[in-house]
Amino acid sequence: MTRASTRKPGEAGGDDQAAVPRRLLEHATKLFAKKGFDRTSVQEIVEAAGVTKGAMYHYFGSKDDLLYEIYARVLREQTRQLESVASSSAPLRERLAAAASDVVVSSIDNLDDNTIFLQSMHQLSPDKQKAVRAERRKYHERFRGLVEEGQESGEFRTDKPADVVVDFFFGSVHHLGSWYRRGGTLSARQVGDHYADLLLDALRPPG
Amino acid sequence: MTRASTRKPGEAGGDDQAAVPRRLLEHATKLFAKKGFDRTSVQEIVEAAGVTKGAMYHYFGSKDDLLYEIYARVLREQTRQLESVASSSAPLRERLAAAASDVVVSSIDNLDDNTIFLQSMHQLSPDKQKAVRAERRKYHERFRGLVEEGQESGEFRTDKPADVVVDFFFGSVHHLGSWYRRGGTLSARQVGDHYADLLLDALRPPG
Amino acid sequence: MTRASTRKPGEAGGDDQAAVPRRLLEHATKLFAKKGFDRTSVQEIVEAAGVTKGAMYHYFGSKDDLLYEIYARVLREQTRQLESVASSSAPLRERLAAAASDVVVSSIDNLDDNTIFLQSMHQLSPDKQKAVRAERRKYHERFRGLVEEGQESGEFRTDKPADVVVDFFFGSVHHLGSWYRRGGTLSARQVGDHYADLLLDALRPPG
Amino acid sequence: MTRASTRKPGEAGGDDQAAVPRRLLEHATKLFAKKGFDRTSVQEIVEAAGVTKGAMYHYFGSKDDLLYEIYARVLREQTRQLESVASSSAPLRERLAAAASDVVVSSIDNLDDNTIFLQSMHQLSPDKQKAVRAERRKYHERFRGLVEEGQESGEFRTDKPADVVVDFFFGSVHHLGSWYRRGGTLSARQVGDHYADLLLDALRPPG
DNA sequence: AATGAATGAGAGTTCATTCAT
DNA sequence: AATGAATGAACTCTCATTCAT
Repeated sequence: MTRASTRKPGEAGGDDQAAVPRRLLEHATKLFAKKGFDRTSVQEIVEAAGVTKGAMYHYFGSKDDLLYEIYARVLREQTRQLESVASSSAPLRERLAAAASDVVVSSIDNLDDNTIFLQSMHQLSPDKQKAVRAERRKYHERFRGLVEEGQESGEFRTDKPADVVVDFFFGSVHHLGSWYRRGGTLSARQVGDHYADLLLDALRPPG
Repeated sequence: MTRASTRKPGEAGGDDQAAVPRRLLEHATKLFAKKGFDRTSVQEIVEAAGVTKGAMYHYFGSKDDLLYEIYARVLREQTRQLESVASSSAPLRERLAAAASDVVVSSIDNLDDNTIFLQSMHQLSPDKQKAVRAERRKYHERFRGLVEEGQESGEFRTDKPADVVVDFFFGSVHHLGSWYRRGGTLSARQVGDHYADLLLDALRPPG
Repeated sequence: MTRASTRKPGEAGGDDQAAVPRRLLEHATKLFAKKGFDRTSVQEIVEAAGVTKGAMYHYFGSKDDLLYEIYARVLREQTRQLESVASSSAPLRERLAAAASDVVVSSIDNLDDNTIFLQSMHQLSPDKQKAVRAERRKYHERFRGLVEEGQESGEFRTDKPADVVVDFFFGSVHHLGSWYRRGGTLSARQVGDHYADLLLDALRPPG
Repeated sequence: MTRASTRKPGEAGGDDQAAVPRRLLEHATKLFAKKGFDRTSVQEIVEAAGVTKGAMYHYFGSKDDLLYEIYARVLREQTRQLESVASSSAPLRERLAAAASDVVVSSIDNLDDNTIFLQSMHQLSPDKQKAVRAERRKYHERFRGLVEEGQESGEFRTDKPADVVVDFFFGSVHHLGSWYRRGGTLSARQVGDHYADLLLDALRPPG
């Protein structure tokens, strides 16, 4: 549906020489995060990116496509990261802590994407929403697998359903954008470690 | 065409005899939750409520106002509830557990309002956003007060800043709408108790 | 069509006790002059006058009526004034000079009415426009009579049609509102005398 | 539905092939003059011009802009004309007479623009009003310069402030639209010459 | 005499998208 | 690969007026 990937732009260029599709995605991300998807016009996006509407419609089938691409990119990256951490040979608690902390750090590093995720998903067309949800479910399931692993081994409490715990945790993660401010007292990693601790300690078998 | 005027406003009836402003708020809430604020037209709202546009603008200054009223109503109710629980004479842990469980239950009971809160606040006018944020901050502070009380008494861990814990928890609460489905295996109260347990156990002093 | 005159309010009262119709006309005049007829809503008028819409529609059949009443009042007064000056026993030149100077002074005294006249007449309904035009034509004709009297007696030049001269002069008068500012260097009477001089001197037989 | 795109824009044709912006201005001018700015809807304008609303907003930022463009065009032309006459080498009285007569003729030739000027300027946005006023002031000042030149040389009376004389005269000019009818007994040039005579004779030193 | 809720038509403007070039 | 004129539908909001009370 999108023709964005028919031409790999290479890594060349500072900013205005960057490939047009990439520039469009970048500026669209910023604008969607700042004003919301519906409040951002295609005109604003192409102006910010320094191209014309025609160019945009050459690369993307619709405004929707732009949003979808942003989602897809984030999901791909987070899934990749989780997979790499979860399948390492470290002890379970360390793997879960790393996964939790990492997703916090990457969410903070890409606060814009995070904000968009939160606010704009329901503005996608139903088809695309379904695709995104499916991808996200896979991510959640992988994460939940770690929790269940610990429950089976007896390291984690078993009186809380694993999926409740996972939803509990990802709610917190998705909301980082509504309170975390860069330049505050806490670094992304510090927040990540706090969140990981809270998760792991909440999972300790009850006293 | 509208049956609004056949009854004295202010006095509730079944549905279509209910006061016009109330009917408007009801239907606006449903629609905003389902389609998002921007995707819901005033036309749709007034049609659903069975009144004319003019009537709506007679009671509400703008579409924005409708959203704002929805927020204000929810905030008022939640603040009232928290205040009542937090100031009881029960032991701290019980008060915090009740507050946490209650906010989950009430969020589930009003999933629509919750969803709107999450998705549409940034679409309010700056003034109104400020007002809402101020009210919400007060709510958070009251809740945080409970956490700090426990940290001072030694019941709760002190290695996690109270506001991080509060944001952690309310992220989870705000996200209920994205996964909780009525008629599933868990009742609202069960989720509330799980969440309260997770919070309280995460607050136990570390091993 | 208007019911304004069915009850004579008497001269009693400062402002808020003044009769409702009079208060409405006063504030309508100010607002029409400031913002134009179309840009002034009935709501604004009644708010300024401190009454409700229902009250306004009780006294005036429509917004149009309000404007018409303003016109009628001005026209009546100006016609009265001209008649009184024109029919005096003074020499013709003095009578014309007085008429010219007086209409300038009264136009300046009621700059608002003047402005409205200029800008809003074409916004009246056709019927009322016709009525106003007829009244104004009568006024012009009386004034033109003075010019013709002088032309017949040989005091004034005859190479300029009297009606061209009259239109020439009243154009100037109607435009006072676009440049005259109270508190400037010239009093209303000074401007009136300048205008009268210019008119009379323009009428001198050519050298 | 529209035939606008069958021709290259910018190149004039008969009427419906003329460039879209020009067609819009033409029809807007007629309608504004006939019904007033506020009483003319964008819908009417685009229908008269045979284009769609979207097309209009492609070329003009707002309805206001349309009005502003009409003003700007008139002002530009009148300023150009005045400049050309005023700076010729003819004797002062001839230059002033020509300027006065010309502005009358051009006002009659463009009675619509003139009417609009008179009635609708105060409906422009404040910014644009300021721009128009500034331009008009320049025009008036140039004209006043001619009067002052004659006062200094002793050709004209000095007992009347030059700006009062100029405002007196332009009031008359702006009002042409309220009485002049094409096809009447007087040609535009005849009126122009009458007005110029009246102005110049009014300026003769008093007897 | 006066209220104010309600109407309903229409206002100006925005915008994603298309298409000839 | 890219332009930008043009579309057409939808949008929020305003307003003079009516009418039951």
